[in-house]
Amino acid sequence: MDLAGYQPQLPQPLVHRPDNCPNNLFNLEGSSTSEELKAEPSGRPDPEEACPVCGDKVSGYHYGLLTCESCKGFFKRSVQNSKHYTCAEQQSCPMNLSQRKRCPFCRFQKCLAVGMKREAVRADRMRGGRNKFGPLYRRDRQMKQQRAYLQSDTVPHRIKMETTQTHRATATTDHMCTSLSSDAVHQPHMHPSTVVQSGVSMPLDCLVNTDRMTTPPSLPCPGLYYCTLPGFVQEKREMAFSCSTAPTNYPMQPNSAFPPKGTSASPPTSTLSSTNPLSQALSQTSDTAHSANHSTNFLSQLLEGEQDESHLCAKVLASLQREQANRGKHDRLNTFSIMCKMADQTLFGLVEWARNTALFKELKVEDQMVLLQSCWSELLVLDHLCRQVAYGKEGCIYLVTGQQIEMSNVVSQAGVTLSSLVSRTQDLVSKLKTLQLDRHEFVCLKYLVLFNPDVKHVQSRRQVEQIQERVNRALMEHTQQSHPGHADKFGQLLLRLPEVRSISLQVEEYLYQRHLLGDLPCNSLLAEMLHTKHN
DNA sequence: ACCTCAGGGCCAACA
DNA sequence: TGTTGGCCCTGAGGT
Repeated sequence: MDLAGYQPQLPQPLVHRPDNCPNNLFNLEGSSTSEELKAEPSGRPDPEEACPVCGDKVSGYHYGLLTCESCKGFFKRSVQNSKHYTCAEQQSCPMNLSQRKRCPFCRFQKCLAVGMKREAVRADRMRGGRNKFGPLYRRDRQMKQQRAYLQSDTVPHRIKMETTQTHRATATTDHMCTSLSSDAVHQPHMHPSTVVQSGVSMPLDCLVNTDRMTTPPSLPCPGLYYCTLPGFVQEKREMAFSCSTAPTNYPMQPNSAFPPKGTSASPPTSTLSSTNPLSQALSQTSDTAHSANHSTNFLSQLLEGEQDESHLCAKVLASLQREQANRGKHDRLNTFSIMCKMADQTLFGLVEWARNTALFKELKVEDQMVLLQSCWSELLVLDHLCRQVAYGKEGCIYLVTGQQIEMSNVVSQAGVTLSSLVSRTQDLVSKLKTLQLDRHEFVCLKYLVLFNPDVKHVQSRRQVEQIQERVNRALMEHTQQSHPGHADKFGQLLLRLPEVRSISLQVEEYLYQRHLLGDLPCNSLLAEMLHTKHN
């Protein structure tokens, strides 16, 4: 896929769509609305931006991304001279301005992990000119420009139309994959404290003994299912790693910012009509006079549509269990397939969530379809991120099933692709944790991602825009009220969305590559979505 | 024709 | 003596 030139595609009729595939509900042809990307403004790298390898000041784009002059030189020499370093420690040396010289091994690994590209170092050593990453740099600059714009005081409280469009076109090549995001599932859900068994070391293709895994009472305790982990097989198929479920001492309410929902499913908002408070809110004109109460009520309404997490978890587990039950002992799902199934179920849940929200239902079916087709992967990534914020233990990746993967194992055993994904995703998780993202804010971000007026072929653009503005305003007011000491929280939250978008594009690209290799399970919503975009 | 900017080379400083 | 990193040169591609 040419990510550089990527644009959302017209929805295509899908041949093998499962009966329950939401796409079936959208029997339509794509509209002909077209909207080209605006030419990007020229932009220089922010001189204050930190090098992703060592934190030094960046000097420009080097070998694939913005780095400092020092790491540029180091990377160049390492590749040109085919250096083979070794680490005297545990291959996890700290990498910063003062310590970057201590361990070239870890430094070079970090270079690769963050996405520096060996292939950008010229074999012929020819000087000058441009490389093939030109479009990549341009789009990356575009994104940064948009971030800067969002930060500016001139348009403080609104996502600019160009923003998401730019993000859509922004992709940073191949250093992303999706084991994380293909399981990118849910945020606060069941009761992690009830999921025991930690630190169980197992080979890549391993059997999780659920006898040792207590599931919540409300969940159908799955039988044995083959638990292997995704993505890890991509580059090193034989390696073993440690996979664990949530620790026994996991608090019932791991993060006060994400109080677990009750087990009773929230009433769907499907019965709401155009006279409901949300609609009324939408009909209001854009101004800054909305009261705090309005905002609070609005947010409460948005929260009501949230999915029941334990229900989702049960669904995923049941689905996996069914799948394995239908297979012979020697025909178990492999790692990647299991994760795809998880992602698929989660995606179903997200589509269901969207379609049950009053705001979304007010849109034309055609618009609903193009919006979902545009943002499904972003929603998955967002879900994954919020799950990590809510439950993720330091150094672990938390799965929808309650299991945890140790990050160090992933990083040390996976190749560059996976390492960089983990690194980038964890960076984002860290930022969100620092920002103390709460449930209200997470829901708002989901809405902002979903109601994107810049999606190609959206017919009721104004309507979508109004919803986005409304959610945006609610988010702003919420952050101001709940975090009065953190004046910039709203802006900081919005600034995370471009990265979410960027990661989601990498997720799609990776999944599509696997799909082309025949690795993706057939008849999955995931495959359908990918197919639709690539047609 | 001129400008931009990313890759390469040089070399003083450093360990 | 090998490595580092700041600075400058080069030249393809964009305007």
